[in-house]
Amino acid sequence: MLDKVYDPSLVEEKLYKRWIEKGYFHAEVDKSKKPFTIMMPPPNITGELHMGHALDNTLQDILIRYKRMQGYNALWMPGTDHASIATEVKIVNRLLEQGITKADLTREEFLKHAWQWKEEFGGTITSQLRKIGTSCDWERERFTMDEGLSKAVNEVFIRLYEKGYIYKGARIINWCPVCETSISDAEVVHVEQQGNFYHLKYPIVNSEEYVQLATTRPETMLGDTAIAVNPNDDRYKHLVGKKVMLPLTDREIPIIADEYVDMEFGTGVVKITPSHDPNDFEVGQRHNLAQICVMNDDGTMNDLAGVYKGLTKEEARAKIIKDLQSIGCLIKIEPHAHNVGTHDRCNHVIEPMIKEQWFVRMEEMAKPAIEALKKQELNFIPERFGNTYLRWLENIRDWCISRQLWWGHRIPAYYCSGCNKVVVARTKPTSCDCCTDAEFVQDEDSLDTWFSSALWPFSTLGWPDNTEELKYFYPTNVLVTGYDIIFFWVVRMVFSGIEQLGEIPFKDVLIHGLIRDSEGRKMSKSLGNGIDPLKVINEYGADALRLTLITGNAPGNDMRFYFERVENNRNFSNKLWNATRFILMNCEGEDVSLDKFPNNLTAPDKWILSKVNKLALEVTENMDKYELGLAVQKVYDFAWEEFCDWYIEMVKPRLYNKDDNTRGAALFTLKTVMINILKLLHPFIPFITEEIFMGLQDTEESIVVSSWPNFNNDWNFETEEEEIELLKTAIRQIRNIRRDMNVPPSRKAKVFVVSEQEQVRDIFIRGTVFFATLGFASEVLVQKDKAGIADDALSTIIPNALIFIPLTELVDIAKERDRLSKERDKYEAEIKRVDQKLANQGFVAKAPASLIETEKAKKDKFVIMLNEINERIKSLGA
RNA sequence: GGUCGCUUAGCUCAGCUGGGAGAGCAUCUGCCUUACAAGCAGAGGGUCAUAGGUUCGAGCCCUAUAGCGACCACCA
Repeated sequence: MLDKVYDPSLVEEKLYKRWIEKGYFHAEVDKSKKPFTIMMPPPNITGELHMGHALDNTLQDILIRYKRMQGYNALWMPGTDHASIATEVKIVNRLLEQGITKADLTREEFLKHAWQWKEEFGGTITSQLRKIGTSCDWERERFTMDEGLSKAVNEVFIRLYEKGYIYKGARIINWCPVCETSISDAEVVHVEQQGNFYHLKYPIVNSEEYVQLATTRPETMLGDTAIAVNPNDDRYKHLVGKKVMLPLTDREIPIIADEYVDMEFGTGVVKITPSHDPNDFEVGQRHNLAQICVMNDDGTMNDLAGVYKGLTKEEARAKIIKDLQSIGCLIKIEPHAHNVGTHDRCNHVIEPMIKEQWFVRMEEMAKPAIEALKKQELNFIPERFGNTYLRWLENIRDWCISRQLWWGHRIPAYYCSGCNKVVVARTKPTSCDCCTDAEFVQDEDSLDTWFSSALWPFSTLGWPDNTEELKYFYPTNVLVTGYDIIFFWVVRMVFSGIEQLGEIPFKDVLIHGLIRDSEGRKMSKSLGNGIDPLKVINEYGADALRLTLITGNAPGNDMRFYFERVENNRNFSNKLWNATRFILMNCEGEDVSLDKFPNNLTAPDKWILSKVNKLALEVTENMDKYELGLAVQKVYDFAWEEFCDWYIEMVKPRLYNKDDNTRGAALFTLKTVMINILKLLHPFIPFITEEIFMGLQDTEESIVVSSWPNFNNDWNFETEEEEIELLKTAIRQIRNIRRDMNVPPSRKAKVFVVSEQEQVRDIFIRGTVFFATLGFASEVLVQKDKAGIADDALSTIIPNALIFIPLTELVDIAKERDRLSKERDKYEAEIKRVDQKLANQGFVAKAPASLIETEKAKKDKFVIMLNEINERIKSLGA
């Protein structure tokens, strides 16, 4: 006998272990089956499972389990990402705790520590992923720095280089002075900061005049190599070509004219610092300006900063302002809120710097990626994220891929020690064309971590080798990820897939939002408001967590996390558990064969079978449109309301009567419907469904590999559906009357059903038994007229029938009249509404015929019902 | 500055191609009915942000406005 309460902690681990042992999640190339493939976004090896992972992987698990049940050869490829910068920072910190600085180590020594770190912590996140039930193929788990994947990285680098798409050049890039590496534009996060506007004046050479300008970063003035005005600005036309003396220095710099300057903004004069500002860099390019870098890599001032050398940028700023003031070049300081670029990993302010870096030329590769979306070979769900994708690609800039880090894929470029020639090659060249005795030295930089993840959909399948896996599983079917990494990852996978394999890596991209706390705030470490999914699983079970994450929220929108909802979803598992207990209790000692379709099914059996059949159809449609939340909501409602609250209650009398010859049919139906419910729910809540499934039947070895319910033409029972719905209405009405009149449940009463239609009477005769348990009836009398029914019996009207409950001693005539009046008002309002509709010429002329028919039928029904009600009211007297 | 989203019951949110407004929680009432009190039976509560428009018909489509939010850009 099962316990009264379902305890997920007793079954989840056991079931997951069994699934793995059975190899259900492993996929091999099998040309007799259609593949369905999902690539898991590889979590960082530094990661701990958070709600974002939980959501992302639950969605994927739902899709892959669904397709597996539909008979696809389902591959869900898992793995982890080396996350170069995030990991390197962690390793450096750990070394510091041991008193070792990175500078103390050689690259090789450092990497030894790094791999050791990976061995220790790299498996944390993947073991946590198992806890939520992820049915991915762990036998195929990959890591972005595996040998094969590294080979793919080198291959792509070399191909792009040979095609001229990768180049090295001195450009202005985003420099993180704390991490001491370049980062890409995508890694810069702009945050608003309260700063100052420093209004300065620069004296014009050989003149008494000054120009006024403003800056937010006065320390960069030491690197100014021009000042600029707009060529159309009449105020300054006469100055163009002249020079100003750069204060605090002995340098004269030119006044130039450039369209970049906005005449309306400030004084219309801009200082140009090509080395420390991206816009100024471009102006500098156009005007051949010198580039003077005044900062070291760690953000302190360098030799070219003169007396400010060695100061931090904040110290330098303070001193420069003071010095400018003392020579009369500071006009005023104005508070000014502006956006500052920060590094998304360490949150420190980034410095634009000119550095030799490797770049990927994006213009050509962006084109087919744009086309793929426009031709709908690539689809975003929800669609609106396609715009985000497009806009990014249409404004794409070259991608800075080199990082001054050690942990990652080292750039396969080698320099000749003799002539400094660059060779990009698969292996280190042994000799140089022109230099004898020269050695080749590999580039010190490593690659942006996203360079390797961009190849994930095919590098994991063995590319660049033309493996069977690659041919079979690529392109994959759907990618699931959050909207926050469309730029980082989705875009880059698409153009990489097209460039290297000529085919997009996936057809659909399912985008989800963020999980926020109950107050709508982002979950973050600094706020300490993060909710640990593992704790939720421990307390409520993985199924409850999964259900919470995918319901009550529109695709692509953020959602708030409420424990009330988790609790409710846990209760749902318990509901299924207890329904199963009920079924098993009644099956004891019975041989209930699910293969044999009984020939003595009753109306409720056919009704519920018909309903579950239609449910399967609808749910499948929702699943195919990625409407996962809607899909599971439907099954949830069906299981709880129709199956548990109605069907199970209806079959009880038959089950409790061992002599009932339809008892077997009831048990068959109970089991059959329950199994279908379980199958429809399995992708969403895999654990409880498997646990129950295994207890309910012994023909299939696991629900994981059972078949998804299809629509079954033999289970279409329209007549019985109508019949049961009528009975339900009657029972509900009886309950309502009793409640309105405060009749205690213990007080049973006779129920009269009056209908002139024989067909309707038959329905109620067949349904008599339900009124005893569900409608508190002591006796049910179905008759053609009102003979023998007390005038003051409580009454209600349902389509084609009247229901009377003679409870004379409890009846308060005034109250009853009042209650009936309310019913009357309701029908009158309904009739009025339909009349208005039908009186509308436009409606009658243009609405679909079927709709008009239903409206007319409704009206006829209401009119009859209204008459009956009026008659009742009249019979109660004035 | 640009793009996009949101505004529906007290709270948090669903509402799939336009055809009589839903859920969970909360509130109230009555039930320990032999599957389940993590339960059962019921009730109250909404001019679907505002103003126009299209349509026979709008929560849903179009336009404008307001408030909130996200992302992109970054005029020094």
